[in-house]
Amino acid sequence: MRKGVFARAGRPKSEEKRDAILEAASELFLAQGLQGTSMDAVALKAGVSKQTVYSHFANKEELFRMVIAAKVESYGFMEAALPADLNLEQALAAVGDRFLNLILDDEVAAMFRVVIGESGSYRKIAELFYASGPDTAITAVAKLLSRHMRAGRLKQDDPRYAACLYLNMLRGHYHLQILMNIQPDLDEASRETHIRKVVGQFLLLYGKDKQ
Amino acid sequence: MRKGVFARAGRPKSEEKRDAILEAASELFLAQGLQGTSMDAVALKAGVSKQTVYSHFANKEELFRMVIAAKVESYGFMEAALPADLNLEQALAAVGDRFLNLILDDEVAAMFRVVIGESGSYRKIAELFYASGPDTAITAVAKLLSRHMRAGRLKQDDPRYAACLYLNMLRGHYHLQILMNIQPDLDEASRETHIRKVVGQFLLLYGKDKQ
DNA sequence: GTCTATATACAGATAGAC
DNA sequence: GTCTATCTGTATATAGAC
Repeated sequence: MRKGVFARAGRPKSEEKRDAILEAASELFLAQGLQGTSMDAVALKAGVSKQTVYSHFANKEELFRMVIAAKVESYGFMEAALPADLNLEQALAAVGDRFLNLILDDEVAAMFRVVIGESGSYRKIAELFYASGPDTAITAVAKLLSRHMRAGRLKQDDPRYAACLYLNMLRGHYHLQILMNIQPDLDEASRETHIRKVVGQFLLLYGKDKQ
Repeated sequence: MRKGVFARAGRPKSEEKRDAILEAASELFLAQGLQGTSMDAVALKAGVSKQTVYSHFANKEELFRMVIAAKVESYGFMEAALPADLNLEQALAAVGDRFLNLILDDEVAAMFRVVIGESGSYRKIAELFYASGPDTAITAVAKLLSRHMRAGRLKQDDPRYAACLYLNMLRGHYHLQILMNIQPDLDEASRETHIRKVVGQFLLLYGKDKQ
């Protein structure tokens, strides 16, 4: 009320330190998990005292929640529009490329690992992650497919079902591998082959002008 | 050397207590994770003293490893032979049914969660799990497909690639949901519909006598 | 608002009696 | 072989000085 435009939820504390704490916590949580990371370690890495951490975040769980929320927001990959001049096949390939880039990224994989690992104890956080992450990807692809269905280039079907199918075909066993911290056996060359093949198979199932 | 046939790896301790410890540890690890479970809790639940736990297992990590190894062995689902009188389509449906039963089982899902969650720190255990679990499933399905390829009922292709494809189509987003402790939106009816649909789609991609 | 110092609890692992 | 009792480290969270 008094501090005006710069007041933020009644917390006029150092924004810099807050960011440093979030940054440090991100790295540690992603690398060592929630329970494997101590608040001491966060404070040390952030270059502040532990009490400062607690003055910005009520407890470890809230800090964890904030880290997850901030990270998942930064992964809004499917929100970036595709180039307008792509045909269906090219659009599918572009989506596939983005999708694989995302789920095979080391940091994103670490994120999945932590969220899955803690989902037994922190169901709400997992729900938030699923809704903001995987589910929005499905929605985005479904929207793309839906447009092409209406244009008559794809068979009519539940767009979300088709989107899930397409993304799962792309995922292959590579996603499970990286979730388990196993280097996926997918080099650059076979990656492109894989995408091309999946696009072809998907069009075989849903395409209309392919025979 | 002296104790004769009943001597087991030089450990003539109470087999009952050992089993009780493994059983208790299984439940606790699966429910609360490795780091979320204390050796005190294991001892308490097993009805023995903590020292007894340590006399059977060198440390927490070894206990964890034993639990994982014992559990994953008990999930050898694809080893059970299919009825011999099934045609290709029926065999695929049967495999699909088993596979979904397995990966959507609560205990198996908890297992995946723990292994994935700890895979950052215990890479070896995750590798063991992947090799004994998911990978054997792929191998089993690949063998089935390979047989039908040789018999000319399926198009020739890398059997493992095709097996992965089939299993991933089955998995849908349901597996990720249950990994994140989200109740999969898949009731009994839509489950069967899903399997039928996937079988149909797979045969459309790989079948030879379909049009 | 941020620090140092500390309260309190509990973890993994061990010692020693029986 | 199994127990009770304990050592030692470290965790979350807080108190109080500046």
